[in-house]
Amino acid sequence: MQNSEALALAAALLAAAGDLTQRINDGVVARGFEARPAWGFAFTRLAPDGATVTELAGHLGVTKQAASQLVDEIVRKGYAERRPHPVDARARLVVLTERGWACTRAAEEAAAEAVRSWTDVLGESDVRALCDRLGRIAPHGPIRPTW
Amino acid sequence: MQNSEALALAAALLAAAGDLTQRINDGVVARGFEARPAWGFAFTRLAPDGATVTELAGHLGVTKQAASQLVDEIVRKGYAERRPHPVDARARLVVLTERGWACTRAAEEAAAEAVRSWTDVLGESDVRALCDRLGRIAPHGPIRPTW
DNA sequence: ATAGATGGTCAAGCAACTTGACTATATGCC
DNA sequence: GGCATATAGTCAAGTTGCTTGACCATCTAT
Repeated sequence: MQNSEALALAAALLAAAGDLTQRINDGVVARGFEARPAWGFAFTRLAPDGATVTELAGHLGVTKQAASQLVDEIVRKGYAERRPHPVDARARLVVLTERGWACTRAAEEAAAEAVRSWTDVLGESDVRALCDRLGRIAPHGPIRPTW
Repeated sequence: MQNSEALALAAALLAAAGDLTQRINDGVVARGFEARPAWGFAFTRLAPDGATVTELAGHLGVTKQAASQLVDEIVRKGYAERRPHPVDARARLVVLTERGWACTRAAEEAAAEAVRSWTDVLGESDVRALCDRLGRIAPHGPIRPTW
């Protein structure tokens, strides 16, 4: 593969990622929620059993101050709440509210809708193959902002 | 495909895109250039024959003021220069300098290096397939920031 | 010739991050 | 138990990369 092709691949990947982000966000807004794309990653981390601000910061790859500000915002808007941590009095467990869960489901629906438009172009099996391969090359560390 | 799978696909796509961006940027820096990821998209647009600030703004999906600031920066750092536009005295044509071309080549090398690590995992043919499919679903409009 | 559109810049404002400083609680060691 | 150090979280201030608004110079159409 030539170098210029690799850069074209990178451009295509970023374009697809940006487009998908936009579509999911639009879909979430259309369902009556307000959300910034970064929230999706936060919600994903909070979803199972909640998380502390520091854990969230690690997951998002930002400082704990930035994570704390993000939590302030989603709490203020009713998507999550801070609870005392069961075993560590310093920490506070941030958990999704029912509204937070509803927003998460809306994001899943919006994502499914966007992916469906890919299925129309590529076919079901190719999308599955794409999914599988992306899963194998995607890193597992903290999320990094794409640009 | 279930909704939650679609969201996982989105996450994988964004993670891969973020990781690739980071690697390319690191590679460019390691080759002695300083560059922000957004520059890559700007350089791509400037490369063939130069572009005006307004064209660049359209390509990047930002205001012309933002594009102008970006041009200020890459000019100040020696990657491009502003020339009088050949047919429109209002406009100024922004073109890459030799250093700008060298940086572009460095980005291509870094991208190729990053993609090579994918080849190790997926194999050459799967990477080609990935490339092909991404090319078909990537939109052709202005680049959108991924988050 | 003139009215409106377009290319570009200057200035101010804003949002999302950062670094630095601090308090409260936990942990390890004697 | 008592103390040194590490960790969770917050407050405050600074930085950055964008935005909106205002403006001038030049082009284009009538």
